[in-house]
Amino acid sequence: MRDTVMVMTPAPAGRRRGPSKGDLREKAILDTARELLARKPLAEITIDELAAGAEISRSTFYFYFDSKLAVVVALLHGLADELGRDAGPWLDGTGPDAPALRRSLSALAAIWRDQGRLIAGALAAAPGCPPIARWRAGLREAHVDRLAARIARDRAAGLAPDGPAPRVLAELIDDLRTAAFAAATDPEALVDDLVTVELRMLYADFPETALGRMIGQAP
Amino acid sequence: MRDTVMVMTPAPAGRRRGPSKGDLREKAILDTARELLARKPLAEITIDELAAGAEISRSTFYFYFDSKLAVVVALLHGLADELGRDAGPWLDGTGPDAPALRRSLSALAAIWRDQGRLIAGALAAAPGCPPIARWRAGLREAHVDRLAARIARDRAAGLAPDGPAPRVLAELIDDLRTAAFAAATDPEALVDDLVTVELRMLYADFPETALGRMIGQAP
DNA sequence: GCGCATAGTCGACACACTGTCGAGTTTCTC
DNA sequence: GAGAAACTCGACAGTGTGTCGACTATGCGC
Repeated sequence: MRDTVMVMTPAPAGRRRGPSKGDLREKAILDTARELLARKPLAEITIDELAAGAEISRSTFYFYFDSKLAVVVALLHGLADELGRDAGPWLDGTGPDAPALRRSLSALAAIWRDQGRLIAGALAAAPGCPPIARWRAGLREAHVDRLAARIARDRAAGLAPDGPAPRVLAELIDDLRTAAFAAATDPEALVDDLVTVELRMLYADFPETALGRMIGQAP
Repeated sequence: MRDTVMVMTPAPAGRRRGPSKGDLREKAILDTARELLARKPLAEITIDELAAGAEISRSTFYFYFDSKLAVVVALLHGLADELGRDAGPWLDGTGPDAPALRRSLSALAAIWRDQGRLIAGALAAAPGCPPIARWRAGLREAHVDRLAARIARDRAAGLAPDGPAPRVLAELIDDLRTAAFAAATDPEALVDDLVTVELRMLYADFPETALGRMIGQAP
């Protein structure tokens, strides 16, 4: 695969050199992939199509990328930042701050709306494609870490009730988001309900005693 | 594909006829599939292996099944009943009946423990394989329908607070279960936490007023 | 201008897996 | 034991993948 790392071009002092023919081709492949992903799932996209879209032969495709999944990985790289953005205020905050959570989820929903196929395709390919699995794991861990820390903080401050270990609860919330957005036709329509549900999961005041009494009952 | 429907054999009055050679072969293929799925994901299993496991040639495989996915569908059929079993008392019950919910989730977790690869493979193949998609949709809908009805019932009886539309909430819970079990290494270790979380999602006593006050605050 | 390295391009090939066909063999049934 | 149905297989065609070696284009030092 062609080096994706942008090697510092010698920069001949004077004129700025435009992108090389190869850079253009690479971009064309990426654009084609994005465009195709908007229309059909990753599994149905073939290297032939990618090559055709970039107006090169199939074998030339391999000059730029190792495989179809390598293209996905490249596409994914640009997405990692986006996915984390706007989550800061919520994750670094304290207590049931619904507006912050809502903003965080809205941003996430917008990304799912625009790039759902890409993400879904990536998730489906993850088992069996280590780079994608790593990408997913890294993203998930980053979110879970911060959310778990937030939960621990809230509990220590008496703002949130006890319950599942912070990490486990954070994982459940992360899973819920992914599954819900992946299944939704209109991710953005889900935001408000997701806010409610996540707040319940985190802050539900479900008295131990009452719960204990209820558990005692037979159905 | 060989007729899977058990045609009533003419039953020659006298002796009971044992399974035909073909029945045995079919079972051998199914068994091989189950066995391979315990070791690696569906995508890595090839028809050659399935055929070899059943000690037939690859082309003979096609006498029994249309494709690898057809085998999965057959395997899935046996699973549908299991997946619904033990959920009755919870789904038909009323109020935060934790023990019933726990039993329902325990049974589900056991299935995921034993057949996780099969289910995960099926879910991954669902987009792009209508029969599997239908299977999944049917199962999901059955669960969502009953759970949504339960939610509506509880709300009408004043046992559960308002919140997302019953159907949406039910979908979120279904999504959460699937995602959580799919991601877990040990599904059964998750049961207790899932009970807590689902009860919170359904019955969280998160006072409107208190929530309202909190929403008012800036982070 | 020439020579040469590097970038870019492609057709042809080898391979893996899928699914079909027709011809063969076995097994039931009358 | 004849004929139908069940079963089996090798050979083939199709599709998608990835590699190779030869060929052309481009930039650069001289």
